[in-house]
Amino acid sequence: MTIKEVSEKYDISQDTLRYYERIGMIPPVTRTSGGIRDYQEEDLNWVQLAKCMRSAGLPVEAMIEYVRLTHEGDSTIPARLQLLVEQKEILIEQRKKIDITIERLNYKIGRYEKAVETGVLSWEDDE
Amino acid sequence: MTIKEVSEKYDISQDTLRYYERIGMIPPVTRTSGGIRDYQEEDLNWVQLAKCMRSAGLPVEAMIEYVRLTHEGDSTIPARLQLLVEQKEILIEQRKKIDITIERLNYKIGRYEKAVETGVLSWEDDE
DNA sequence: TCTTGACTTGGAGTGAACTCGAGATATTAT
DNA sequence: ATAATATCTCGAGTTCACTCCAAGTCAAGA
Repeated sequence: MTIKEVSEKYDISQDTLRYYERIGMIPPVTRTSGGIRDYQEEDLNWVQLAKCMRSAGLPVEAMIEYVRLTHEGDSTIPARLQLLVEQKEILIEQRKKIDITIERLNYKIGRYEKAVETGVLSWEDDE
Repeated sequence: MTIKEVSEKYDISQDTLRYYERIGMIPPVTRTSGGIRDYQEEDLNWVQLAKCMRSAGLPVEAMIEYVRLTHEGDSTIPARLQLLVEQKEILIEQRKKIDITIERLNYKIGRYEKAVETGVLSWEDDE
């Protein structure tokens, strides 16, 4: 699979795909004899994982470390497990913050809706 | 309340508090006769809101627009309502991405735990 | 073979959100 | 009054995650 196809399939720019590889966020991609990237199934799995992690807001640094550990071999399995658990905890924290903010927005939205409906402004301050 | 106290109370650096005010993410803060910031209840409400929005990952631009609209007066209430609804939808989307990633991490974590327990590596590729 | 278009690398540029530093002014303690 | 500490503004610097550019290489069609 060419970089163009991967770019379209996963909606990631070609520049970003090369960038991810360059910084080690995914392992080196399979190449043709001419040096052109030719993504195999395994390469695609890495791209998918990278996209998933980034879309949730996890730092590239975490993925780089994970790829590095994977490259190091089986002895790093406990370290990889710990890394994944840590990142998961970060996401659970982040989700909590989002929930709190959604709650706050709902509260404000409710007040604005009432104001728009009735034409009455029943509050002064913006909490 | 001084900037130092606000900084400690909300765990936001003094630089960031000044920055938020400078870019219009919160309205101008009450000052003493000497020009020193003296945060009042209402100023604190804005700080809180700004912190909440940012902690969820919403862009400063959205808050700046919201503050601008609020300053414009009651005629912008429908626009403010729309802005809040849009930001809420962004958060719901983001939460969905986080949930998907947590699911994926759980899957991988489950496999790593089994590998650590049993000492057996039952897979080759990293999906 | 020649041309056209896709792909390559390395490095520089961008935008968002801070973060820091310098020099000036204000407040507090002695 | 003076020294020490806190706060002020303004502009520059930093970090993160891309994104773009230039100059060169590779591959497919006429």
